[in-house]
Amino acid sequence: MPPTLEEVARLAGVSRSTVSRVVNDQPNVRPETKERVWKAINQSGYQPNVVARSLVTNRTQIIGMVIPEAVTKIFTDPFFPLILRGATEVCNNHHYQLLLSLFTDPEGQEADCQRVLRSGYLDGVIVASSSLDDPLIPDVLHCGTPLVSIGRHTDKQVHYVDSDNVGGSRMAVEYLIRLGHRRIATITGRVEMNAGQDRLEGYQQALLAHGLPVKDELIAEGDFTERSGMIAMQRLLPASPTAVFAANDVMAMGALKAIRAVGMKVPQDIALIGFDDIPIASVVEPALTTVRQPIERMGSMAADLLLNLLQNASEEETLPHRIILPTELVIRNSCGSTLD
Amino acid sequence: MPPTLEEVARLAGVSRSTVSRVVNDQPNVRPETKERVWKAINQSGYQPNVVARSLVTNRTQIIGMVIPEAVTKIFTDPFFPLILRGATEVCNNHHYQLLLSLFTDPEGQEADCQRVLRSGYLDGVIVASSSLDDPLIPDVLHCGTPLVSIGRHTDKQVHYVDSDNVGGSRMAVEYLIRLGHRRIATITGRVEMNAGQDRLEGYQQALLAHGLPVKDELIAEGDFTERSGMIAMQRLLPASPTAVFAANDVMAMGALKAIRAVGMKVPQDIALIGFDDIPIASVVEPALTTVRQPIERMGSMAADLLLNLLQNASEEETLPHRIILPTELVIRNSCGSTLD
DNA sequence: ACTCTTTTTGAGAGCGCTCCCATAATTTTG
DNA sequence: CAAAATTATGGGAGCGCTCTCAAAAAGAGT
Repeated sequence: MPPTLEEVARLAGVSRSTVSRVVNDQPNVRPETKERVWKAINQSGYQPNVVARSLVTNRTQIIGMVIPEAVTKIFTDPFFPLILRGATEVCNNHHYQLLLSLFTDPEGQEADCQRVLRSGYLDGVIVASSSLDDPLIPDVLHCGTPLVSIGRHTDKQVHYVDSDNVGGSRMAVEYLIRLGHRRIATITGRVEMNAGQDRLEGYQQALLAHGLPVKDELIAEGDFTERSGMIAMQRLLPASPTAVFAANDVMAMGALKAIRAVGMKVPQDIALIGFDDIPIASVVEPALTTVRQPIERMGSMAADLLLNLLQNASEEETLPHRIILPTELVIRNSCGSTLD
Repeated sequence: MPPTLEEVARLAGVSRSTVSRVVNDQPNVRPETKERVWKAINQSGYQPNVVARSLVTNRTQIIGMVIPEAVTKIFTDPFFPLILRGATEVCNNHHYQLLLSLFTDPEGQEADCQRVLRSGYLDGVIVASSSLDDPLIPDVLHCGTPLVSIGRHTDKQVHYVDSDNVGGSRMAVEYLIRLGHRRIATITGRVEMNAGQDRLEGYQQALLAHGLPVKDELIAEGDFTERSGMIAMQRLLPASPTAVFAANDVMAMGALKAIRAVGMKVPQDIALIGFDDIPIASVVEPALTTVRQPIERMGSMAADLLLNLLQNASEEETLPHRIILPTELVIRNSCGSTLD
């Protein structure tokens, strides 16, 4: 049984209240008293019971990271661990804890999420939102729990952090155009997911801006998995594109397989460009040209933003914060010679 | 302000205690009373405040997942997300929550860990232990918090789940021997980590069992990162091995790079085998022969074991459970022709 | 009907903490 | 040096719940 405030108080010959003041670093404690109390604290190995504290303060110092089922699926790419790493870093620095709510099953995910939210354990929530109309988000809002979404969201009141998916894709496709390609295909992500949608949008913008037609036969939908990339590429091949923009690196890998399967070569026969810059992108042969997004920073900024929100919860009606982080083109070998 | 027990009680015209009994599904409540109470609960949208409950029951229904700094480093491989997925699955099913303690910084990780442990928020802890002498483990034990380690540990009282690293490596190297290789090199993981140590052990056992010498020039130490794999391979090349066993797939990728850099080919000039069977292993060219370990199951078994421990905490002195999960050889193309 | 048992219900204490307010100690001031 | 202002300390209430125990209600047995 760990020591309580009361016990420390007895040990130091003061009252519970005084010990509490010392522990919470409040003013109006005589230096010598403070010292005596600290000695008692160290001697007894006292550690505040955060549960009891939470009951009265109504703050747990825990924030939730909600990962919907759809995201869990694309789990094996490093997106998710990097988000977590960014977020935990910030939490550690602020003495907050991160509670992970991973859903692997679309059934019951809303109920489970509600349970966690309303249980009172969470001061706030980060949702690694996937789809624009993710039902989890209105749920969270409805509970009144402060919320930050990773990935933009249509709801006007949602604070979010996202990377510049449209700009990044546009940059990628414009690069292909500058290399002289005219028949540029794309493998999209799931279009219900905002990243899927936005990356398609960027592709279209780039073509339009350069007077190129947007043709259906050059657009194939994937779902961010490698297998879907391969299948999409197979559908694309009859349209004989000279370049392909895949909405993520994992699908680009799949596309590569499909291209090779018909005896064609990257970049000689088809140029290939991905999105994300996952670690394998640089290892694979040919090394993949891709668009890098600052995933870890998205995690840390989301946590930062949420913690800020919690701090100033009562201050005033703060406007929703929308943070869009820039992306960066990483040129390797999968598109052939660089421009020079 | 969410409704409290008392409010529901008033609404249902019964006492707090009765509502509590209904909520916790305790016996000795008249069916009609129960019904009336449920109606009040639903009407008011009552949800128990778990913090208050925890204060009295001394149980939070939260378990911690502690990931030491050393593991965070090798973060981009899917080991970690899969462990988490396995553990959360079990937690979800048992209405437990998972608190993630990720450490990115060796400084202060012990202090932080202590803080979390002793704060009273955790019913138990899973440590994704890396090194055999991980200081975090004795710390946790010392706090009296129920503990399960992922990765074996020397301390006699530690419950753990691990995969059969020795057996798996041995299987890999024996496979190379059967293919006719005699100069088999290895790229080890960090030898302070038990996986690093055990995989080296398996390598040595296989050689010895087949009367082959264990030569220092054929052993290069890596740290599980791709870069270290590349560097280790460069050191190994002068010893002209005909086959290389890398202690994980990521380092095998690095080794592949180094081999190609000097104009040699896998598997023609050098056979290459990895460990883990991460998703890229099957995508890369040539597809990597490797040893598969059931990572997700390690996570779920660890959670299962811990939850069991919590259930039977007071029952009796249970012996430490040691669970070793089997590994499996996945033969692809990086070792050349298969035996037939 | 009355007693004895069993089931159902309610009241009170208390988990360990913070916060408010009253009192005690100290310092400042006229 | 007494009175006022300030600072330091202690005691009580209460956060929302569970749990024990006693009282009330219902059922059983004669």
